[in-house]
Amino acid sequence: MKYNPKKIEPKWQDVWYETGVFKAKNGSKKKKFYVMVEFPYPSGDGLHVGHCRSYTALDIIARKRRMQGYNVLYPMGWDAFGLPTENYAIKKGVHPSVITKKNTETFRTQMKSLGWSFDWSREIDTTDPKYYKWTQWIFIQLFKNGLAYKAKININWCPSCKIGLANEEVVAGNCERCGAKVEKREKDQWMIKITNYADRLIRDLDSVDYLEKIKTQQKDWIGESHGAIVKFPVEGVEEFIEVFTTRVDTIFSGTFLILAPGHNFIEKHKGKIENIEEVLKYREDAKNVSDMDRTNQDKDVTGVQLKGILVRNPATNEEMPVWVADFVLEQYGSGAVFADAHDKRDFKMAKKYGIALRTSIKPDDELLWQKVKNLEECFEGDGTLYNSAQFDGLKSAEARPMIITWLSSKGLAQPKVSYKLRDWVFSRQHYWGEPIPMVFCKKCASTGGSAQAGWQPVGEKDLPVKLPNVKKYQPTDTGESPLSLINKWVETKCPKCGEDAKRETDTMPNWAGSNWYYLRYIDPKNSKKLVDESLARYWMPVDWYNGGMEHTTLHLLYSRFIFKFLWDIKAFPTSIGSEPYKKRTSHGMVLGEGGIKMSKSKGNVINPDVIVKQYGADTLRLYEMFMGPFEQMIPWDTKGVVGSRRFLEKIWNLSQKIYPVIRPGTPSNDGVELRKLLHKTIKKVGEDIELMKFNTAVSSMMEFVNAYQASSEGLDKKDLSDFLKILSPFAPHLAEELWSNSGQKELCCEQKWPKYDEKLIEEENILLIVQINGKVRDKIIAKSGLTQKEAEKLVLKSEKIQALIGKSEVKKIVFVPNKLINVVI
RNA sequence: GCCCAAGUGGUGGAAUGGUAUACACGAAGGACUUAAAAUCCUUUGAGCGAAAGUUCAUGCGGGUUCGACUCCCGCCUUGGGCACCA
Repeated sequence: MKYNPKKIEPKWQDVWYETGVFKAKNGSKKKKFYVMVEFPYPSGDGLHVGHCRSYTALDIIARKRRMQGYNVLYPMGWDAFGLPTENYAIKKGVHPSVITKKNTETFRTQMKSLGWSFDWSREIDTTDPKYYKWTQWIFIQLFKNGLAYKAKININWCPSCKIGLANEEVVAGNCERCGAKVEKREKDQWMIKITNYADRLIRDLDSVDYLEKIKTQQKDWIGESHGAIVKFPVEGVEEFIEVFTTRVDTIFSGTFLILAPGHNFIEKHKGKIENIEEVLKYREDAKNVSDMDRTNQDKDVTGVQLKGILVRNPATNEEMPVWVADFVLEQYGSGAVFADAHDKRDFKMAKKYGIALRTSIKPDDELLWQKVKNLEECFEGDGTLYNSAQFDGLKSAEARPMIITWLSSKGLAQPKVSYKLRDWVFSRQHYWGEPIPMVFCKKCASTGGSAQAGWQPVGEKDLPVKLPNVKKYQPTDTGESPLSLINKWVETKCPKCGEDAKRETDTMPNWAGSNWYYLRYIDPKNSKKLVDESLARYWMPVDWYNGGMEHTTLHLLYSRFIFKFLWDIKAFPTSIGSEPYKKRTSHGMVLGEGGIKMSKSKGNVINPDVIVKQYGADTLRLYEMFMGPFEQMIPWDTKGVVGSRRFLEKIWNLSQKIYPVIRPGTPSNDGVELRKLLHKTIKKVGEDIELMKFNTAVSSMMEFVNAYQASSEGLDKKDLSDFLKILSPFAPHLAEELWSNSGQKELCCEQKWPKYDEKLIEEENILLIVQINGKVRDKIIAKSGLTQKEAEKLVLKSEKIQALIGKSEVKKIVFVPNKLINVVI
């Protein structure tokens, strides 16, 4: 019989999914293991070969853990709210939920055809009202705890998509989705105070097992810096301008002050600024320049002086002029900086506009200092203070805390930690998202007094606030959500006072649903609670979470934040800790042939269905594991796929070559060697899976099969079944078929992971490498464990080596046990 | 500009201080076949050599070491991230 994956693969998939072997069991006495992959956005394009890579990798881990006796939860679901579906709906006039249903069906069928061991009974869908009820519930908790607030702010506005974008969604000043140039626009937006958690989001990284580069990226994104707020008194007014600085050691060289164009000092003191028209014009121009362009180093520095305004340097008590410049950002620090010769932008600006400059830091390099002193070059590093009164002679690092203490004793400074991270814009003016469950009541607003007054959360018993049906899905021209056009839905009663009120018509961003989905898999059908306490206690945290590097600063950070918030409000037992993921790894992208990104426009997209149809799911799984290191980007190579298929066929054909009984008597040398190799392979495959070195795990199995093929003997039944067990996470269908063919009644995927025999792995003989001056000159077979003396004897006896040494003097002999001997002459 | 990865045959890659090029693809030759496909066998980093051998080669230049793809210093290139964060 020929290997025919088309026949055997669907057969075993039916067996697995019908018998429910992959179902995670609640209330089990076994140790749990929760493995998770990022759930996909079910796009109309179907499954990508990139999904296949990471889903197979974690499937291998899930399958291995089951075989190791764990109660494994490996779930799957759909992150189905989002713009592509909405855009398709706009174009074709089909309801997004219809498209979503169709797409998820395609995805599910494709996924089942790959034999991934997901527990399909726990499937979730973020667009299901039963699911988003709880996404809305979380929003209400954020609101009640003061972490959700409405604010009129300058937001990033995409004129093409007609939505506000989070800072994180703006790529190089353009909209992440459509590429249009992002503008600034003032809008009332729901904001989430993720910044309250900045410190914990950094600190708690120490307690989790994430790849180092993931930790680094998150830390950089949050961008913690330690410094001080320094107060600059304004002449003629009882007021200060506050400046955040990390370089308080340079305070004595501060000769002018720069404000961000949007700094509220300007608005407040309009009357005092002599050239206010010019300043306001500058502010208007700055509004439509992206932060990235504003802070671009190659760009020419621009600025305008606030004529009529002077401040005093709190250290030197000298007068300083005040300027505005767009490279100073409103949102960072206090939106103001003091300027001196120790910052390149300040330096450039002072030279351009003829503002006085002074230096106060001496670099160690004498030559450089000459230039710095003469204001020919800007020095930004740490050095030794001069021109700094009582602090002269101190190093920058020791001076900083002393200067802060000195200034704060005068009430002019205080230490401060600042973050790059900004609050999260949570409103979207779109249809296909979770409605924000808030109601605005005029009556409550008039009596409330506070800025948030009038906003009332929908009562929890009235959740979910379901998306109403609309005829048109596109956002309105005014930028409001299409929901705003449905008067019947918008008009409601205030949950607090019962008067006429209006619903919030904005929806949530697509990360809202993925913030907490790991909790829902645990208890997907609970209509009373977010998650059952005892189930959460058993299953959380996620033991191993894999996803793309591109989600490190978005989804991964947001979901850690939301979990910490839920922990704080005790939405689940706090004993499970405040980090949702114990371990986080990431996969490399699968590129198109030739190393370019796969895309429809380039026509280089590989459809996994085609590969499954032509070669089989096991071949696709195996190939994607074999193609290269898991965390590395890798180009697809269709020609390479046949290698994996050939390997599986070899196994199929060789499985006929079994000894029906345990080898009688002493097996031949050949047989012993083969068994030794098998045990080495068991060891290697097991270890490589843990390290995600799937490529070398596959190649070691290939080596074993090659040796098996070359051997004159067969394997006995025990050895064959051990091999099938280690193969089964990679090629589960083939393993299952051969397992059953060999007369086994149970399923291969339910077997115990095999143990290797230490004794069989120990070598009796080793290959001793003989070097002279570090160059390989000979290889001798020797007894394992031989001593240096024995080795020396052996080597010096060798004619070949003797000839090479000749009359030279042996200076030294380096010996590495069981490996190498190096004669230095 | 800053930060982080990576650079090895024709190609994907292996080796993390000790035999550089495992495994796989591709290519060439052969066996089987009327023929082709499939399969199997052999060869396959480059140079010199009839062979035994031997020299060179892991982006480039130095260094440490008995010994370096691996560690250190300086550069180049590619990919990713960030945007002068005061």
